[in-house]
Amino acid sequence: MGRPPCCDKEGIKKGPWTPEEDIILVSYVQQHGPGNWRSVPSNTGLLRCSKSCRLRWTNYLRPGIKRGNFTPHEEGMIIHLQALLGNKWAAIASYLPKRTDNDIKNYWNTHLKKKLNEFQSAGQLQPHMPLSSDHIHGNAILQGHDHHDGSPEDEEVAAIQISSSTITNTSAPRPSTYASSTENISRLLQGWMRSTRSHGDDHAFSNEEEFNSSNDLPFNDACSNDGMNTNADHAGDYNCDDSNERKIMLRDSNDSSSNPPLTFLEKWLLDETSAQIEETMALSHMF
DNA sequence: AACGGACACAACCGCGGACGA
DNA sequence: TTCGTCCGCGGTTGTGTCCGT
Repeated sequence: MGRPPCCDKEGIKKGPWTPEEDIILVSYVQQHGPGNWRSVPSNTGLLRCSKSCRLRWTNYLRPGIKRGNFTPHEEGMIIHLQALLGNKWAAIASYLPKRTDNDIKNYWNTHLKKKLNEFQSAGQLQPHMPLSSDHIHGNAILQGHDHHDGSPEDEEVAAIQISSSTITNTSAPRPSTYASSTENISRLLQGWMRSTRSHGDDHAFSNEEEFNSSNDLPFNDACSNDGMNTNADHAGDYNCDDSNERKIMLRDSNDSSSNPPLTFLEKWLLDETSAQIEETMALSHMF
């Protein structure tokens, strides 16, 4: 059955989004909630395909997104999770509040992968320890995350070292253009929210937290927490789409005979490992 | 100052899964 | 069960900016 092409219609705009388009999209999502992307272009008049609208929302306009300046903790988690899960960026993103899969993917491709390659080529990682192999972390870590032999070749240590070297190479933020400026979006949204509130719009919010947490949001209604999100800090950062994805991922994970439930991993990654990483990071700065 | 390669990141593309008719 | 549609994911590309020569 051939799939109908999505974005090859005449008059469909491509390329960077303009502030006006962003405002239109945010306004629409706030009123109707994320989802039903197919109807977004026709209902808003945006000359964008549905996928483009969804991508713009999930990767850029969605409230609560944090951009740039990955913390050492986040770097360590990405490295761990990439080794654990492979290039499952959406799954990795579910463990990094406020980060999008696209952001993580880009960061991995542009920063972390390069560092890992340099490390491997420098012989600091053994050739028989492919970083993306499931069995490394899938066994060594999952069967007991404290099961380290303490050798300098330990891949986790290497990952942390890489993370550390990345931090030291972190360059100053680029001058912002529109497409990469969160501040611009924030200003746009704040201005728009003020204008809608002044008109008595019940769906206008004074700040991001209110936007996130408000029960007035349509998509919150269809997105009740079923208890799968055990980490409250995480749960509050995800909209309906994310929660559903997390449920799916957790279900898939539970189906796996080789992996423990991700709730366990979640707890471990967020608590103990992060502490270990940060401790090791602190130590690594001493050398 | 001009140029070109490197880099970073937003956005696009194509595929596959989920779901309803 | 099959088909059609929608959505999400991962890989890739396009483009703007930086930086060295």
